[in-house]
Amino acid sequence: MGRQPCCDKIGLKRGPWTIEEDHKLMNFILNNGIHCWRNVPKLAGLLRCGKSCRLRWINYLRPDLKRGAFSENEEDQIIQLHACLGNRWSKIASHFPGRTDNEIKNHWNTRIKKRLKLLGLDPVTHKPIDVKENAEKKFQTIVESTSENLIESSTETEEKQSELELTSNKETTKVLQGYEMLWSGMDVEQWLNLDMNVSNISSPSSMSLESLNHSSGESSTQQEKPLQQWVDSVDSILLWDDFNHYQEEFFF
DNA sequence: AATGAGATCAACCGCGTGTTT
DNA sequence: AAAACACGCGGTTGATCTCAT
Repeated sequence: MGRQPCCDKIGLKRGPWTIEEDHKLMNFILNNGIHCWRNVPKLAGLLRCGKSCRLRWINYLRPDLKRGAFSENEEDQIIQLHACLGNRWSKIASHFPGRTDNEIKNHWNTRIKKRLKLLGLDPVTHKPIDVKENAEKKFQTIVESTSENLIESSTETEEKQSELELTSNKETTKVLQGYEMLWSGMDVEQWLNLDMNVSNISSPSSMSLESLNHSSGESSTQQEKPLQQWVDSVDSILLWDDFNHYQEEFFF
């Protein structure tokens, strides 16, 4: 026989987490660490499956999370990494301490994709979108709209097509120059070579109070009190906005 | 002020891989 | 060796928020 199942889904709570549930999970993990997600909900007194607890911890409750908007520099780095790694969000996230794969994935899908499209780049291939094809489409539209007005001469329409292609070629060159500038500013290869090291350092699923204390270089007894204060202070989501203050004081 | 569209993001789902029995 | 499972990952969904009309 194999392992026992992680959870039977009957009677388990789903949907958004309550503050009380967050408290329970945080208290449990900070006091006991994470050894087996399957046991976490049972031992923490939660009616959730282990998978859900893991996700909540990694994406929201982890003390080392960096919250707030992505900077333009971070976005540029994500774009570069995505060009090399594709949709391997966890790999990409490992280059951004305090950011989660889910966060980066969401940011990519909602903002960066649009930004790239505006730059005339395909978000999947990172190559310029075929502007000639676009020009032809535009041309087709013009032809269709002008076909109703047959008075216009065909030579005039051809001139329009040449004009469109010329314009789109200029746009492409501009975009490519910008993209080249972006890439030349960073040593991606060297960055990617650090991949393994970075991944080893930031392993959010295998942390404990003990490891947090060790990483800060202070004894656990010195840490316990403020840590508990921190846990107790999380009474609403809004309080997380002030988290950086606690982070500096307790963990790093 | 009401409403609809678009944007955002937390959470779920299903699958692949590695681990345990 | 094979079955059964946990874990982690990427894709997707849907609730909520924001903004324009």
